[in-house]
Amino acid sequence: MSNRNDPPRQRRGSEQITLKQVAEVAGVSAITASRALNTPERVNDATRERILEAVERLGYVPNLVAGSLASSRSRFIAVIVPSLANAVFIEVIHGLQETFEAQGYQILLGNTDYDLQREYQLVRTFLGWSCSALVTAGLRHNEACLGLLRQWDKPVMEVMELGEGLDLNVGLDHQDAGRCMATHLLKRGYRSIVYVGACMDRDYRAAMRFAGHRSVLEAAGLQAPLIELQRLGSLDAGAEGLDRALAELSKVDAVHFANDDLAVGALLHAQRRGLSVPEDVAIAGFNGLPLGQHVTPRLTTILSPRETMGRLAAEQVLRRLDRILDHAHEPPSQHNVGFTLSLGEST
Amino acid sequence: MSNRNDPPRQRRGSEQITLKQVAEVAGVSAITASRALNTPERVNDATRERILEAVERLGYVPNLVAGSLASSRSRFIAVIVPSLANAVFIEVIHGLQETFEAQGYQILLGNTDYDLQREYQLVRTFLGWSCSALVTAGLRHNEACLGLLRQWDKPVMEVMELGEGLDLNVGLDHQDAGRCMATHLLKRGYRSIVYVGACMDRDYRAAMRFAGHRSVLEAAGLQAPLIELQRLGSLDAGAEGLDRALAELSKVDAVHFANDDLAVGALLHAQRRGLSVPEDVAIAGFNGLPLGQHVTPRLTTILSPRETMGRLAAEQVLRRLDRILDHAHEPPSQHNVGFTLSLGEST
DNA sequence: TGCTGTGATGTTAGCGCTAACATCGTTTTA
DNA sequence: TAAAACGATGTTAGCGCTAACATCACAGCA
Repeated sequence: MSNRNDPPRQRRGSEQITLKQVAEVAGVSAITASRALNTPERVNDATRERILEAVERLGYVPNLVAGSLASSRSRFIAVIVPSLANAVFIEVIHGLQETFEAQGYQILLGNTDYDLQREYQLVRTFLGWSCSALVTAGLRHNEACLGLLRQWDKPVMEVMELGEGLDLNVGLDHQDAGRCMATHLLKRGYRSIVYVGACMDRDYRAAMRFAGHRSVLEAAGLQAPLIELQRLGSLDAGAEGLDRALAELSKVDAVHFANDDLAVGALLHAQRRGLSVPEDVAIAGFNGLPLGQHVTPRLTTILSPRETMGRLAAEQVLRRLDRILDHAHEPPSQHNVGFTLSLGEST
Repeated sequence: MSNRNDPPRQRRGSEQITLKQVAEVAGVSAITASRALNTPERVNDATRERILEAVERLGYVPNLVAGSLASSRSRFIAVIVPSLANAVFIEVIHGLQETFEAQGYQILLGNTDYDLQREYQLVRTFLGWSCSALVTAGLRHNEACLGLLRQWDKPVMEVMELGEGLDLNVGLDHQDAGRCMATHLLKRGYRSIVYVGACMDRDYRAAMRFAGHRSVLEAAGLQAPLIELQRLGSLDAGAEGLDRALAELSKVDAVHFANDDLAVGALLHAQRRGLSVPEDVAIAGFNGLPLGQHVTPRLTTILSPRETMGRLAAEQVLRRLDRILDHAHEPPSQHNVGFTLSLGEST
């Protein structure tokens, strides 16, 4: 049994300045100091000034971990993307980051490398950080992950693709995008059109675009051959894709690539091979990366509003977070950001 | 005064499963459950199994916020970069992320947009999260930031450039890189060489490369004209840079760009303008982005080991963290990752 | 036999902060 | 003029977890 006369246990803690010390210096209680920093309007001007002065003088840095535990909410937003190698996700993250940081939220970034099991683990970790909301790329998750997210009571935003999701959704219709480009190619008079994708089992949105592409070609009574590369999209892979398309199939007149990285890689490779685009072979992409507009001929592609998608997603989440404070309930929502066919001279 | 017979206050908390509940189900105390999850080797096999079963059954997700507060350390690594738009930083981040995540650390990513005041604020926030270490791009910080970091007792890693830093340092010598390219251009016989940079007051590493470049040209008795663009590096900016270099200066025979984005932008623009590279004008870059090897002619550039730099930086930080556990003290260190001159046909 | 060491588990007391409720003087309202 | 409302601040009790110390059974040893 411990006795009240026992010496106190050895302290741990990080020997940092605490709010209590700030409060002492300012001659107020800890809670008033807390209020001065978090809800300044609830504190008398003179008092607040004294407290802020003490903060400055002591070099106080708030312990956000303690604050989050006490209030059971952090100002974290979990963001989960399948890859950092792809400029597309970087731009979405950028849009998210700008919008969230302006409101004092910090992004917790996770990278799944296109692995749903990894996604589940990231979600678990992130929930453990009491995130205020979670943004994830895509509508596909494994069962364990779905289970966690369904019973979680904070906003979940699924971006990149459009559809029935868990809660909030901002994206575009990839099948439609595939149809759009295929229709364009047909209208231009191409008849022997190959689709080239990379790791489409993982990048399933590319597979959705192919599905749209195929439906249009088949409706026109044409075949829709597919070449699938065993590595993720890159300029190199695009070069390989073009070579294979031309080698494995006869009289190909157009290649529809799953993304701009592949398409530009192919276009530059065509230059090296001395093929003229689009006379010898037409090339189309998807995403609308700036690079595609700098090559000659300019790439025909589908422009997706990536940064806008990020910004919009963040805004929707922020609005939802406000509503939660008001104890209002909101239904799930979907928002189609659409896309634009960007015509270059490559088709 | 409150009385011991008063009803208990209303609970807050997030109604999540807690470790205590897991422990109850498993018939042990909370600390044993904690040990089963964090230091499994200190718990009897049978007991541990019972606990893990309870974790599974209840769908327990550890509250990392509480854990961090109690132990006054999180498994966060703060990573601060000046931009996400630049592929260079993305690759460094990738290297860091892979290495840290493998050891169970989570990256907290901050973006300063090349603003040192913003860096200070991010550092403040991140210290508030009890990060285990901090990785930041560059050796320049403002006074407030330096003050915070100097009195902080955890590893600080400065990457990208080489030099006397706060603690750990992994990078390359940018002046040397500038000298290397200038020497190469001279050796090739170019005599009227322009340097084109973008926002070099912010991207001061580009300014360091220019300093190296200039020293070589001046030592050879040549002028070292500089054109500075008012926007950050991009393909567009590179095109503008080339136009201005050719318009504002007479008989330019080579342009040394501050980075590959600019250089490739210029190279593609030269194609559009019908200029032949390197006959009409030679073009050189810095970074060694894959794109530079796909254009025709291939770009002469300086290859910096970006992902390696990230991985190496992470490894050094991890080693230091291990040593701290052993209460060993380590001196500051510097590590030069070097660079390679990558010869294309553009010079 | 008693002593020490060891492995497994438990008890206690916080980590630093904030939600909930309490207090009190002043102002507004019926 | 009493009652209610309000604004500013304080008191108390945790948030969920883990460090430090405590306990206990049992093994090893002289």
